[in-house]
Parts: sequence; C-alpha cells; structure tokens
Amino acid sequence: MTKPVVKVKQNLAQFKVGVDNVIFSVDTINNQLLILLVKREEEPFKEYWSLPGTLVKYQESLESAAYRILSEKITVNNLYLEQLYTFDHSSNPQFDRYLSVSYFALMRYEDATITKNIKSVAWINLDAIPTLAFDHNSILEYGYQRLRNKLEYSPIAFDVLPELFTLYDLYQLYTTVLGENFTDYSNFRSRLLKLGFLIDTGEKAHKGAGRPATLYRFDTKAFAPLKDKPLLFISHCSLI
Amino acid sequence: MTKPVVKVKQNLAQFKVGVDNVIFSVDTINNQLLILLVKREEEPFKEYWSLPGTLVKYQESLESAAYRILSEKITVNNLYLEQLYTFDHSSNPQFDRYLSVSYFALMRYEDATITKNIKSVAWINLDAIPTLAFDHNSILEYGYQRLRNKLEYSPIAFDVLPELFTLYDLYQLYTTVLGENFTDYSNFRSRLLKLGFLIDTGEKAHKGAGRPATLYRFDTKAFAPLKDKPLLFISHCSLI
DNA sequence: ACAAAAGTGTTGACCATACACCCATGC
DNA sequence: GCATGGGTGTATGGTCAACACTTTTGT
Repeated sequence: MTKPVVKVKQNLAQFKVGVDNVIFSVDTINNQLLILLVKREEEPFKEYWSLPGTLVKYQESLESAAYRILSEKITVNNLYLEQLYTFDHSSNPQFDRYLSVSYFALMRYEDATITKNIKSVAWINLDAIPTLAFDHNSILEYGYQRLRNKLEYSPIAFDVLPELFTLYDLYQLYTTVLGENFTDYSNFRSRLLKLGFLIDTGEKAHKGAGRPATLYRFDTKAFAPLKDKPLLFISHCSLI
Repeated sequence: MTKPVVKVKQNLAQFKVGVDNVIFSVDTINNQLLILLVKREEEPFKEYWSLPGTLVKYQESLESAAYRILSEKITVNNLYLEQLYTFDHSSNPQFDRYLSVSYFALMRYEDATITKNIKSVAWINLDAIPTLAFDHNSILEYGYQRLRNKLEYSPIAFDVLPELFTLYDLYQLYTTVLGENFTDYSNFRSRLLKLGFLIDTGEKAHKGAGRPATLYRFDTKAFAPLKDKPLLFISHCSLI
C-alpha cells in the first residue's frame, strides 16, 4: 500500500466500507450445500434475502468484521474463511462512496448452529436461492466458483473437518460440493492415501452397523512440500 | 453490497482507498519476467522502489484508478488486468483508515513502452527485486503466484498476444513465466492444438531463416465450452 | 548444400476409471 | 446369517514426457 500523501487531498474520495459474506455449509447427511442468508428488514430491498453483511467499524479490521458477521449469526467450531473480491459501487457522488469487500466461508452444517433468538436468518439450499438484494446473486455465484476451485486445489477441507475424520467424511464433503460424479470412492481413497499426508491414527469410528472406519488426521508437515503443486485432490487429466 | 444504513453512523470508519499494481511484462526475446517499479520521491521509504500506486479519486472506479496508474507510466496495446487482493492497514486511529486494493497486469515487454520523460520508472527482472517500500514485496509475491495460476488455468495469454501469433510465441510466453521445464515444445504444441480453440489462419510468419511459422488465432467461441473445465493449458497429472 | 526454424511421430511408463470383490461389525 | 458400511484389487484405455525424426525456408 502507498500511504496517503498530504499534498494531494482535494480530489480524493472518502469511502465507507462494508463486508458481505458468502457462507457455505455442507450437509453431508442430506447431501446439500447450504448458504446462510438473512432477510432484510429495511429499505432498500426490504423483505428480500441477502448475504449477511455489515459496515466496518473503527478499530476493526476487514477480517474482524467478517468474523463478527459470522459470530452474530452462528456459532461454529471449525471453519475456513478467505477474502473473495472487492466490489466497487460508484454511487451518488453526493454521498460517501461505498466499497464492499466480500469474504467466503466454509463449514459443516452439523458443526454450525444459528444463534437462538435470531429470526430471519436461514440456511438455504444452493439450488433454491431466490433473487437476492443488491447484486448478491452474482457475489454468491462468484463465491461458489471459488469454493469449488479451492476444494480441488487446496486442503481447505481439513480446516472444516474435525481433528479426526474418516475418509468417507472427506469424500462426502467433496461430493456434496462438487457433485456425485467427480470420482468414485475407491479411487478417491487410494488417491488421497497415496499422497501421504493423511495419518492413520489407528482409532476407529463406530457408526451403528458395519465395519468401523479408520480415523485419519491431516499432517501439515507432510503436506508442506506439496503446497505449491497444482491439482492435488481431484484428478482432471481427461481434457474432455 | 449492503448499502449504508443511516441510523448506525457513529462507529463507522472512514476510509481512504489506494490502488497498487503488480505489473508484469514478459520479455520473450531474453526470456525474462519483468516488473514495473517506481522509485519513491517522498517519505516514508524515500528512494525505495515500490509498486506503482495511487489514491482513488472522486468519480473514478477502482479499476479506472488501476488503468490510470498504467497509462501514466506506460503505453501498451494488449494487456490483461484483474483485481488481486484488498489489504487492510489498521493505521493510527487518529487518521483516516487506509485500504489498498491491488491489481495485477500482464503484457508483453515488446508491446509496452515507458512514457517519455518519466524518470525513476523501470522494468526490473523478477529475480533481482530489491527490498520494496511498505509490504510491496509480499504483494508482489502474491501477484506472481496468481500470474502462474492464471496462465495455467485461464486463457489470459491470448489477451496479451497480438491477434495473430505463432505457437512458438505462445510457448515462449509460457516458458518465460513458468520456467523452461514445464513441458517441451512438441508436447505443448500437440496438446494445445488438440484442444481445438486455435484456428490455423493459413498465414505464415517469416522470421529470417527457417521454415515459416503458421499464424494462429484464438477462437473465443470454440473455447467457451471449456471455460469451466480445470487445467487446460498445462498438464499436471503427475503428482510428484 | 547446409543450418536454422517449424512441425510430426513413436514409445514406455504411469495414471485414471470402472467395476468386482473381500473384510468387519451390529443385530 | 445377513445386511450394512468400510476397504482392497485389477484390467483397460488414456495421457504424458522424452526424444528422434521430417519438412520448409534463407543464404
């Protein structure tokens, strides 16, 4: 960043800055991808659903604001959050200019609970998103694209899963976001294990009937050398 | 974006917004990747090199500001530009808060000329970047990562190349950015042609001795169905 | 004729896919 | 015993990297 220079102050725009979050949760049980939306109570776009957002306060960083939005609506243990894009809105020049910095977040549905006593906040299925306030539909679309890319190329799944998880948990996370037909479980399994950053803890998870599943742990150190390599989690060799 | 709501004005931060550009140019003749830097003439960081930046004026969008920086320093025909990241700087609370929105740009070195009469602006080899002002070294690093990713996964090369180009032009662009050993020319060639979005114009480029090269054109329509497919331009199937 | 630049072809090793099959547990 | 969920194995076709080879031009 270039710090403001004193002598050129006259033309400079003053900005208000808002943060809007695209918050995804993965419901692996019902195989749903959900978005957290809030119903607006004021004009403009009164009664429309919108992405949860806020204006940035003094003494609060952008990222803090993003986390504040989250914590005002839900409580969650494991999540992934990153900045998405900054949208510029050349609004009426008689008002302050307005910038919207969007963030996207991912978590498991089972792991997130909407704070009590908050009405007009809901998890809505990605396939059933209505027309949202402002340009939030396109922000959401942009966030969904980023989510898919991140899941394919980065180990964000392990920020979202608990410390110990089964390979089936992982697989379900992937299929819910990317669709059922990106690869079958058997190949997914051998691919991930071959990469060598999943540690067999020896512990087993018992889920009712059936053979108990091995619990794995993500090994950050073993993953480090692969950090800059592309295309780790899914295979996309076929060009068509 | 959520529009400012009137009743909660007291706590809100006011921002100045700056734009900083990471401007890459590819010198395919000398196989160099260059960055446009400017030498600061004021404190802080006087005499340090820095990324070209500016504060955003009234009536000017973020992207306009990014283009303004460019056009004040260089003239260029074909370029690719996109937003990179928004950096937050919780500076002294008695001053306005400051946000830096960074952009990255790519062009060919042959195609870009530094505007006359501008001193202390230079193309500097990526391998010889000094310590820059502020946190510009990390912004640059972030931009370089994005550049490599974009080149691998998106057709940005065709925004940078002229309308008609040879496959060797394209290959040199890739090797200069990604390094010599990502694939050899023969394989690069057959891969790209198999994808079917490069049109043989029939025209030939004569560069002194040697067989004349076929000039190709990028076919946007033929590319469209591949837009959302990952991993088009380089192969990364091998996991190690 | 020869060098230089462009373009083609071939091969072995490896990987992805699809699918069939085996294992461990609760009831 | 058997349904249920977890895990293993294998054959086939495709892809890629490496490298040798051919074609077309200028001098």
